[in-house]
Amino acid sequence: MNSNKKEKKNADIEVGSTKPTNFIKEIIEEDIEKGKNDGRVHTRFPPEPNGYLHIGHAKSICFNFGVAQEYNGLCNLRFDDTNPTKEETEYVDSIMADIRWLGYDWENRLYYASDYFGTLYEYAVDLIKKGKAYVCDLSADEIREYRGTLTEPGKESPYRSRSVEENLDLLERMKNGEFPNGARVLRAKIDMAAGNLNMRDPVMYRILHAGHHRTKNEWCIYPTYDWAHGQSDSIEGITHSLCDIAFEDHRPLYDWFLIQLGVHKPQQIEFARLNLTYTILSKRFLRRLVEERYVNGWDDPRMPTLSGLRRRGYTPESIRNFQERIGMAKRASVVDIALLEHTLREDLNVRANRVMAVLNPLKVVIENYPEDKVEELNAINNPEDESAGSRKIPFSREIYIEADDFMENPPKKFFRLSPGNEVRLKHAYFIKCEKVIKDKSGKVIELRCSYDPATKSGEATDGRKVKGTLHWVSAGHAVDAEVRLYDHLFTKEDPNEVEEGKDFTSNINTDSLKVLSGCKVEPSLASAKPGDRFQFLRHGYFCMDPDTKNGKLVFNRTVGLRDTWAKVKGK
RNA sequence: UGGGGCGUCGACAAGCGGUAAGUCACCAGCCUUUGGAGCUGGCAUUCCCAGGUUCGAAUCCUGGCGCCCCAGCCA
Repeated sequence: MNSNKKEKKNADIEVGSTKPTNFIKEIIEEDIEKGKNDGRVHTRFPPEPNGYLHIGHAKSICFNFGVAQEYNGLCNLRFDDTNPTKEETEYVDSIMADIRWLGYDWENRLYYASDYFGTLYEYAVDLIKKGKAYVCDLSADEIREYRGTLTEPGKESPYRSRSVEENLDLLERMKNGEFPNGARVLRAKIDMAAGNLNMRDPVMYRILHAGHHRTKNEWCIYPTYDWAHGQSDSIEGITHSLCDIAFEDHRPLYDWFLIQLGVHKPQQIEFARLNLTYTILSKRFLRRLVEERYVNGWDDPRMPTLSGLRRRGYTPESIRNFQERIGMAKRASVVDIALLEHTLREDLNVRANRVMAVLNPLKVVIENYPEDKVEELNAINNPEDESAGSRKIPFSREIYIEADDFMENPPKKFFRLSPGNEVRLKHAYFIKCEKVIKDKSGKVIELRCSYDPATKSGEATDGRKVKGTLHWVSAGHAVDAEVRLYDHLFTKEDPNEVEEGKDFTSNINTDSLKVLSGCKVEPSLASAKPGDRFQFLRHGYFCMDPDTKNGKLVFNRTVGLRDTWAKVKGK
């Protein structure tokens, strides 16, 4: 019936069709083949140091650095620091740390657009001399009016025909600080009737009497991004300028500048930015989450920032893998966050050591186990990785199990502990529930069980099988811990889908953080370090939080295990 | 009503004239000392729509339709 399809699949695998491909790599490969740029590939990641990097930026970072690696090229890190009123050194530092954490290295190629302020000024003088730029005295409001609208052409500025000499003089005096903020700007002289608004005499320089994080008070005119960006790429010899689709409309302008200047012209190629379900990725909105205290800072484990994901326990490998799998295209799309969580589990599954932690403890007394006896049982650290070895865990008469693992009146498919039922304790023995102890309100507070000494290490000598396996912790040896359970920050796939008059904050999930205290974890965890990742058996992956101090253990749930039981139960 | 871009499974995404890859999600089963992992199978007779070209079209042509972006001295 479908054998056709199957054969075809196998054939594809043999042929090696696995090489990931996308339209940008195709272009690059063609360029290499044609010998364009002498076959060089040189990209760059150009962040503005005005905020923290998030998973959307990671798409660009992974692609720019990744493509350079793949084609034996180079990738620069360049800070686009053209607006001193918004940029700070703090952000420069966090951005560099995040890129390194992701696993990329710009070696000695760290640049700043501000490195080029001098060259840019010379370029501007050149354009004025060529009659391609002029100083305009219109106010910001007037410039907007003169720009026209989407459907109507703009009008030319009355200052558009100033002489080259006057423009040169005025620009120099702008640079020398003779005019107040906003008094004049330098504009490109292109076409006020252009359908593309970016070509309607865009502003190149504005007067800003503001200190810059690097050039301090050297300048009081600053280039706009549009004027700085393309030339910065050109100066660095970038061959392929890969950027957000938002700049597609700007490409004709960048090309125009470069052609007028007669300098190296990188090829700009745009790709769609990343969107994720249940997530917001706009710097402005993320800032609001922090400033209005919906979260506890930029590195709150619920934030999609790289610092938040890191604290949550994400691995750089899982993020890189995710970026690889979502592909690279131009169409606007929203990736299911389940894919990100999948690449995370996939990575953590092979590298996280298994450990036992009881989040919601229920005491169990094993009545036929000797009072003072303690056994050191052997436990495999990671069934997916033999080299991870094993450890000893203490077992004794009194233990804690997960409250959810016991039901007095279980439904049909429940194969955990219930009165009269036998289950296996992971790495230990079979136990059977003999008696249920409740408090006056009827709540189960303790179980009395019996164990079968012949089932040590978890297997019965008589061959009888048991359906359930529970994790546990020895009551007398367990260590207390606080566990933080996270859920999506928003209740809607699209956080921006809101009623009239409301904004994304109305979709914030008020249960996105649950703090559990009094959790009981196995003693080996006492020596863990912040950042260490584990699989809490049957629960999920957890990461020790830096809030851990003075013996108070704090763990973040990075992501839960797939929970088939929850699905069965839900039906 | 100007300019730019995009439309292939629930979500991503290959495909580049030869008869719809893969991944996630989902469903079913096997296996299991994690109801984890793993394994097996299922999941687009159809590619926004309509015409046309062709022996043959998701791929080429024509005309529609839909969606996204642009009117910062932000980036």
